[in-house]
Amino acid sequence: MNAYKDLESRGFIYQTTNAEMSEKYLSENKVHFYVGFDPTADSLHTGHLLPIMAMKRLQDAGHIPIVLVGGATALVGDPTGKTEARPILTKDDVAKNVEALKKQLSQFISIEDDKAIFVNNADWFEGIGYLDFLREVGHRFSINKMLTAESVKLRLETGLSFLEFNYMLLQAYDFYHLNKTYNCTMEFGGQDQWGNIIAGVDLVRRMNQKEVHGVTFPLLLDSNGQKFGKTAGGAIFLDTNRTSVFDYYQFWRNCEDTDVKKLLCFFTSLPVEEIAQLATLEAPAINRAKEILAYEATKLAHGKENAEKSFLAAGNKFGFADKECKIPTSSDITKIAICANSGADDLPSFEISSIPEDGYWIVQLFSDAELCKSNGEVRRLIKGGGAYLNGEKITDANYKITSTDFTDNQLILKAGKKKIKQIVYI
RNA sequence: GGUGGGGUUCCCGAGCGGUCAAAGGGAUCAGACUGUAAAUCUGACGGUUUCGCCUUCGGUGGUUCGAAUCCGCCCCCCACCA
Repeated sequence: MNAYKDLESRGFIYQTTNAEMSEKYLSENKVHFYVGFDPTADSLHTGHLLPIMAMKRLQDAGHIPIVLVGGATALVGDPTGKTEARPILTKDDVAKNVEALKKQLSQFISIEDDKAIFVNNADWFEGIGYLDFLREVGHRFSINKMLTAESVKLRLETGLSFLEFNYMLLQAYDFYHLNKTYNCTMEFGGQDQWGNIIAGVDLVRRMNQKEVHGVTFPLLLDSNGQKFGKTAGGAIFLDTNRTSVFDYYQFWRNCEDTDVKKLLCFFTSLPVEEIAQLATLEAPAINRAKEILAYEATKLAHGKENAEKSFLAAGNKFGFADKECKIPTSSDITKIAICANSGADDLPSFEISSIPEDGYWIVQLFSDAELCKSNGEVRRLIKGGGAYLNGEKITDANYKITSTDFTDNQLILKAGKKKIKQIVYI
């Protein structure tokens, strides 16, 4: 099976400039293709994961990903999909973000043996003069046409600055530059990037007289039509300082039934046939499919060892879906030895170094451990019956924790059913 | 540059001198029901060792016993005109 068919069968392909040619490229040649990520924050989140997974699959199929981190484009800000301009980032912030993203991306995309190329568009944009750019690139763009782009149309209602309006030209120029420099012949991106991608395809044709193609991925939505990747504590990040491995695992484990199949296709490497099989599981057995999803997805982002720990920690907390491994799967989740308390130590933890003389006020501890945002929130939680100390429901908001509440200098706090923190007294 | 309309709590959006921590909706969180799912129902939703006080309605300075609400100046956004 060729790489194009592979992506197609897993649902990665939403739109292409030319399906036939795209398939031809990807099945007959070693293709240099590019995907851009704008460093607007210092961590990637689950929303970035879909293109990353696609890159990974293409790389595994022998193609060469050009991973573009948009140090220049982030300074301009992509208006696509935004109802208003985002705050303009400082150059320092962008530079920091570039480094952070590069690091995270390289966890997924192997750069050994020239199997991938990492670039930053600031490297070529910084040397270009305004007049040169206008004359060379600007004259090839029709305002009339740009105004028909979905991203621009939307913003025509609320306001679009000239800065942002230029974004399309920059992204198009990236494609031109990469085509000239690396013979990059394909660009991939999110569904919302369509306008920017075709602008690039056109520009390459005009300036380099080359035929290149673009492919977009579908937009991931949850069943409520909400953007995917947001949950309890906000967005799910790949940076473990922002989202612990356990929470990352739990994010996938808690996905909706109707999404399991889709997510397994996108975020694991299991064969499509097996996924189809897993997706037919009924009632409680479907949870096994979710465990596999969570385990595989966590393994990709944070490594096998961490994935195993999270699987065990979560399983011991909430139960395992298929302890005997009766459901067939090629995932090595079946090789993990499940024993009574394994993984118990791998819950997200919070360390305290001292207990006040009259005890550690329970409300304070919840907010210190970042289980709640404010003391008021903790009170509400307690009032609502969602706060637990070592498995016991807390009813008294004035309760003070003393050393007797600790076992081996540890205790467990729960906010709701799923947010858990282990408090370690050191 | 001119004229008109705006900037309200995470978002949308009402309020237009006290009864405003500010309607309503969305998002979110918790509880019940469940399968660590969905749907549904219930409650919460500025802060504070909580019922008293403190901080919030673009910024700033006024008027007033009292201002999100009135006035001056400034900043930003939108529409039309130039």
